[in-house]
Formats: sequence, C-alpha cells, structure tokens
Amino acid sequence: MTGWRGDATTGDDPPEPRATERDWLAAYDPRAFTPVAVTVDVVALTLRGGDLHVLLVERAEPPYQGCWALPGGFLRAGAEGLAEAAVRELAEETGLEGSIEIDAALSRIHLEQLGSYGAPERDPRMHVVSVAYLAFAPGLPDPQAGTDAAAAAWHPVSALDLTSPQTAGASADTHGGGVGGHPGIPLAFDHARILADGLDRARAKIEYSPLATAFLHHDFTIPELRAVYEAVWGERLHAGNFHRKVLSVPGFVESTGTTTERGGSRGGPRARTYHPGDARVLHPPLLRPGREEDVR
Amino acid sequence: MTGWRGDATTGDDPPEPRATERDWLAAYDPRAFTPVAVTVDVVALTLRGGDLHVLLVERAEPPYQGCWALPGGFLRAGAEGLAEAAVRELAEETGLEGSIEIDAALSRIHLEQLGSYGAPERDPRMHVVSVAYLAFAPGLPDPQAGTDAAAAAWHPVSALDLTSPQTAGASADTHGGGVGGHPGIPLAFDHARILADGLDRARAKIEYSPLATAFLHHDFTIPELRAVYEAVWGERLHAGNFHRKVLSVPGFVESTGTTTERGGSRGGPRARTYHPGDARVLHPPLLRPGREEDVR
DNA sequence: GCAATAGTGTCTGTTAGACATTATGCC
DNA sequence: GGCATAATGTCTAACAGACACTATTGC
Repeated sequence: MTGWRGDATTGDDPPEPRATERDWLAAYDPRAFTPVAVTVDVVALTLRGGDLHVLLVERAEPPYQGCWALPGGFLRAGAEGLAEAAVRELAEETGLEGSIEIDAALSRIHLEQLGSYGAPERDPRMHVVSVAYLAFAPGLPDPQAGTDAAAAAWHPVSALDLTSPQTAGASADTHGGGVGGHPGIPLAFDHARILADGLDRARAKIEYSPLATAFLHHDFTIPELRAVYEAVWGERLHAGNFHRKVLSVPGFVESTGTTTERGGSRGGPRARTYHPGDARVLHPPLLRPGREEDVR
Repeated sequence: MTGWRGDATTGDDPPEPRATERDWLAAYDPRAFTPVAVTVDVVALTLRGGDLHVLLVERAEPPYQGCWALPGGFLRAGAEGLAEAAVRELAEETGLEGSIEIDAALSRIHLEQLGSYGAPERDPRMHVVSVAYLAFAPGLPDPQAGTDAAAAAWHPVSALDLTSPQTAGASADTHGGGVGGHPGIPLAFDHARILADGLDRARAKIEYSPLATAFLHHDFTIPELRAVYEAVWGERLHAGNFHRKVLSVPGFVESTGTTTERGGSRGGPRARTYHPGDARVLHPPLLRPGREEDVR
C-alpha cells in the first residue's frame, strides 16, 4: 500500500539540471507519475437563530466512519476550476439546489479560498491535497431529506469546542500532527484545523470587508448586522456606537428609505432597512474590541 | 490528448448517494482516476539595493519556452508536505544551498501559503493545481552559476510592470482568463497573477505583522526597516513619525544597546540597532498612508 | 404603564500626522 | 563649514469608546 508513494519522483532523477525536471516529467503520461489527489472542502458558515453554524456531513464509510466532516469532494480533473468545484460540492451536499428562493440565497453566497492542506499523512488512503474554501451564506434551511443531505446538518460552532484558536489558528502551512479530537464532535481528517482556520479568517475578514452582509438577506437592519458581528466574534457590542460606526463607513450600507414592518420582538421602534453598498473594503475598519492586549 | 479529462469522475456515476462517492472513488487505484498534478510555486521577495526583487527562472523548454516563471515544481507525492516542497524548490532553484551564511539567511526566510490556482486550462499540458507560497528573504546573493540557477535571477518588481493591482489583486478564486502579457517580461502560465497576488499580500501583511524584519538580517536599524516599508509600498515615509511609531508598537523591535559602526553614507549620526521582538502581530498596525480614498 | 430597543448627542482619552528642533557624522 | 540624517518634542485634527438621552414600539 506504500508502493505508490512518490516512486516516480524520488527514484531515478536524470542528470539534467533540475530546472527542466518538471518539463521532463510533464512529457510523461500524467497517470504514470502523479499519484496525488485534489479535493475541495468547504467551510460553510451561516446564522441560524442568532448563532453561527457550520455545515457538516456525516461520513458513512471508512476512513473516519461516523465522523462529521466538511462537505467536499474530488476535483473533476480537466472539467472545473477550484471555485467551481466548491460551489458544486456545496450545492450537492447541502441538497439545497433547485428551488427558486434557495437559488436566490445561494447566489448571494460569498465564496473565497481559505487555504490548501497537503500533509502526506492527512488521509490514510493516499496523498490528498485539499483546497479549502470559506463560504458565508444567509440563513439557509436544513438540508432536504432524500438527497445527499440525509447525512448533512448545520452545527452550531459553539457546540463544537475546537482546539484553542492560538494553536489551531496558525497559518495553513504548519499543519503537522494533531488531527482534531475535541470533546464534542470529532471531525474527520484535519477538518478541525481547517474549520478553526476558517473561523479565524471569518472573524478577521468582517473587520476590513463588508462581507458580514453576506450572512443577511438583501434588505437588513443595523441591529441585524450587529447580530452578525456579535455571533461571529462571540461578544456583545455597544449598540449605539456600532450604529454610528457602520453609517460612518462610506459605501458599507445604503439606506433603502423604508423601515421594518414591526418593531423588535421585545419592543422598540421600527428599524430602518439598508442594503449592501458598493465598498469592497471598510475604511475605517470595524475593529474587534478588547484586542489591545498584545497577541504574541 | 483530451482523453484523460475527467473520464472517471464525470462518466458513469453509481446510483449510490453522492456523499459516499469520494469513498467509492478512493477504493480505486489512485493512478486510475485522478489525472491531476500538484505543483508548488514560490513568490520569493527580497531587497537588493533598496528595491524589491522577485526570484524568477527562465524556462528552457515548452510550454512558455523562453518565458520567465516563478520557481516551483511538482509536489513529491507521499514524501513531503506543501510547505516542505516550497522550501525545497526555493533552495534548489536558487542554487542557494550549502554555504554557511546562506543557510543562515535561508533559515530566516518567512514562508506562508499564498493561495492555490487550479483553472483547468492554466497549463496546456494537463490540469495542474498550483499551490503558491510567498517568501520574504533577507538580501541574498545572485543564484550561483553551474547549478539550477543558471537560468535564475532576481528581477526588480518595478521593471515587471504587472497588470494593475485592482484587477490582478482579486482573490485567488477568480482567475479566469488573462494570462499576463504585460510590457516588460512575459511570465509563464498565470504567474503574473500569482505574483500580483503575492505583492498585494506582502503589502498588506507588513501592516499588521512584523514580517518586514524578515527582509533584514538579524540586527538592523530603524531607517533600514523604513527602507523595507518604502520598497514594498513604493512610497516615501516620514522618517520621524515612522521611527516613533515603530518604537511604540510593543514587541515589534527590541534594542540591542549598540549602534552601527558608521553613520549613513551621506552623513548623520550612527543609528541604534535592533532585532525582531516577540510580537506576532502589530498593535497598533502600521497603516499605509494615502489610503483614505475609498477603495471600491 | 413598563420594558426594551433604535437612533442621536456629548464628552474624553488616545492617536496619526504635520512640523519643528537638536545632535551627530560624512564630505 | 555644509549638509544630510537620527532621534525626539510639540501641536492639532480626528477618532474610538463610554455614557447619556429621546423616541418609538410590543406586551
């Protein structure tokens, strides 16, 4: 089972300069020398009931049978790019394709590349390089029964209790040993680390980009936007200062001129509605509070 | 030549749920179904004579014969991780391995993952997914003759005249068509975009991290550190304010208690020397000037 | 009415950046 | 001496965050 490990590349190197080695290798039939698989995994985050959730699928077969894992699958070689594969896997494994309003929700999804994970031993079957993507989605329903989603569900990230952000949040190029075994739900492969990296990215990203609006539907209120920040950052924010700060950032939100139909569930005036502006970055940014202690 | 394109994955899907498809596929011999190659390319940046340089190698064979390209090569399947491969390729293709002081310089190199590029048509030979790494290196000598470096050289990035940062600086998941054909030196494959992404990352990274010190040797002066920022950002900085700002960031630099042997080449007092502190992030950050115009 | 919330006003400590100043060393 | 530079000091406008306040709605 180890015979496939790098024989063609580590065996008999030609005496030519190595700068042309890749060309030399490329002249060969790809099947003969590159036993590496490429998968695409997605960290899909959404807000459900005020809490941050991540989409997981339960593995039905070994390895890691019975473990939950990030949705993903093999790249279709020659037929799709990385981002395409991520969108396809997300739609397939959520079972959230087809209906009109769900397509509308999917079309609002923000997708960005998170990083690649390629330690040789991260998959016991073979050397698998996984390209991870991070997705922000507005509130999506549960994966529908009868499709791939039979073994898929949204999980609140607070219940997952991942390894501490200090260690798990390291850059993607230093993923050595620890496959995540944490108290709550054990994740397959190194998906605990990928998820932790995704959460770190999300928490940092909404500081400098307007992507928090990707968690909301087209029209939203400032308190709803504040709820996104509070859910992602996991801490309460000052309502008044947040409101003024958001409106002071040019291009972050744009007023629709209308208000909500009703006030809050526990009273209060009706909030004005906004939709995302045309800013791609936030100037000035919305910085997380309580970070003045030096992170070393 | 197109027969390898995704036959096994797009052909006859079994009727089982797709959630187990990857397991089903994994039971096969990897060589039989995954004609995808994984390469690792490195955007290696260094400072030479006050200007930012990038390491490029000249391709001796098609495709893109005669073009310059980022150093890189195929991942040795089963034998190394992604970061390992990046270090190996960098050492091999620079020809900068062996000597004591060069090893010391290489050991100070900062390496981080930049992103992955996997459009099906980015390599005319086959579907190649490239994992790009970004490296910050202190001043390195020219690649030595007689090694792989015969066709390798440092190029000032100012002479490359890449496509505008607005378009090229988009996230790594939106690399559709344009392989970079720009006035100066044409780069192979989509390496112009990778390089542009790397430069954007570098310019943003030194705002919030102390990695600018990775361009310098162990002991450096504040004016030398300012020269790094000026070279990477491409604009002059106010010497006095920069000095005070750097010293006000806890853990950024640490005084050595000594000064340089001589003053500047054009006079002035001898500068105090510092070495990198233990901070991993800069609080507060050193923000680029002149960015208050909203970038949309 | 009561409580909770939306939205605005005010104040204060901190900071970024422009500018000035002094000391030092090369030519 | 002339000049460029290292390093520090001073001033001001802007900003973040704490706090207070009013208006509006659900119960």
